[in-house]
Amino acid sequence: MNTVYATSANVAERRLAPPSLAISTVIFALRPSESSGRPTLWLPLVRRIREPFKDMWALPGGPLQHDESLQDAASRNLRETTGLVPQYLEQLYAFGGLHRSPAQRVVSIVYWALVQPTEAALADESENVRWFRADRLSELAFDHNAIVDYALWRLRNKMAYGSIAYHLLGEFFTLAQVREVYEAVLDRQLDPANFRRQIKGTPEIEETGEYLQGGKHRPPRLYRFTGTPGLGPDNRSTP
Amino acid sequence: MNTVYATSANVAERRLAPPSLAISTVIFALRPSESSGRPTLWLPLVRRIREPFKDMWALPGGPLQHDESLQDAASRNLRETTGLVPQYLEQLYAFGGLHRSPAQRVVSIVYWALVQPTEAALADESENVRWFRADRLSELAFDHNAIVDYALWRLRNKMAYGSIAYHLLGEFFTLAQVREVYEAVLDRQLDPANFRRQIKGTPEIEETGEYLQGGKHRPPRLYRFTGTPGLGPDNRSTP
DNA sequence: TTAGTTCTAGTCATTTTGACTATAACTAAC
DNA sequence: GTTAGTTATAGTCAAAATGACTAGAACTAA
Repeated sequence: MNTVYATSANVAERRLAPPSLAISTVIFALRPSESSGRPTLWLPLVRRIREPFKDMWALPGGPLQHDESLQDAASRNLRETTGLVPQYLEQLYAFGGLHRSPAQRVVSIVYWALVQPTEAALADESENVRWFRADRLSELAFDHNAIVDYALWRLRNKMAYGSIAYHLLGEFFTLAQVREVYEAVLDRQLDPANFRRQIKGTPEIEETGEYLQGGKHRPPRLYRFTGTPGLGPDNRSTP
Repeated sequence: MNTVYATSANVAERRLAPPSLAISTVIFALRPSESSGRPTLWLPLVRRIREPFKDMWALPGGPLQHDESLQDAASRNLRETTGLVPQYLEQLYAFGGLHRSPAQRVVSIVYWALVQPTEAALADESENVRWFRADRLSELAFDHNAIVDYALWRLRNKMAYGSIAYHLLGEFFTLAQVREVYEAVLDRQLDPANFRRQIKGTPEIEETGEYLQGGKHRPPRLYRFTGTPGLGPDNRSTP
């Protein structure tokens, strides 16, 4: 009964049906560039196994189930397709143009996630799930190129302001690693000394007694991020 | 056929039906405070004429029609309920909690608009449409208090950064008027001299040869805003 | 032991910010 | 018509933030 639109309706009926609601997610993680080895932004895409856009790459997503919140739907879908459970997940935008999908009208509420490198390394990769460099995508299904571009724009904005870079890193990190994240996302070099002064000015960054060993030079001190994601009306700060 | 969920279905059927999609809008405009006379933020609300939340005040909104984009739906609904055609309209957030509406599950994509005082003065006001001070709202229908709070938070954020204040003013304005907007939204006093220095540093503010006459003191110069709204993936900058 | 590398602290000139002063230009009261 | 009152506007000055740069510390590799 409630699946009539999805299965048996013809095109004319679908045109009059209420728009269907889908949830998609843009997932960012850092991976070393193949060429330079420096960290760059990557994201997982899934290959479409049916029309429309069969065999093209697309953002992970699916329909909203009736017993889950938008955030939960994004989280679940993310886990099912990539195995990831990101600590940072935020609503990006609702895309509802008329011709996003050829036959039926689809409104997509898109979330974006940041995952740590250790998590990203564990992510499932298969014939139909693969990671791509965020700045070198080929043509994706639907309007997903535009969505990724918008997510990148938002990421850069947030980066210039708030303390979001740490969600792309593990629990402990060096100040040089933080700087590399900024450099990867903002795509420009930053002065190490001045950057360090900035970061050390923010109270959410805590010095640990540990040092990162194993480098070919002086071992840098490890730091820890003590702030909260805290944003949007869904993720209330949980004290 | 496609109205089965809206009209004839019983509660059990609605629980399993796909969530319905609605568009709502938070509309901000400046009006003089009744007490101090200084400009403060107001917004129009509509009285609900049916259950749920019958007779309570709510944000203007309605269902999404199948032949209009999200932005168009917000714009149309806004015009129909209040007669307003705002020049600034942006997506705020998609609210999709499970129990926002008692019977049926509703996902609301909420927009927010800024209108100029001249427009706001022309807005329809009636038994079922009335303006309220944004910071002194009583209990609204659904989760609309939380939505307004979030819109206020976003407005303050944007204000601290970008050039959004001008959309609450007319085409010509004095620097003192701009400062009053900032003071109203941020809720704190600003030094007139320093504020003027800041504003004059932004290239989007253009001096006109005109002066505002009729005050009880030295007539201030009038300025004009030459920037674009330009934000979000829907409103592409139109060169 | 030395060269090479990054980490880290610090200097210094420039720019930005916040608090404040002073003058200009108008109206209203006298 | 003079003066008091008010806001507009320009400017000063110290404090804070920023950008470019120097130099020593602490490690590895040769």
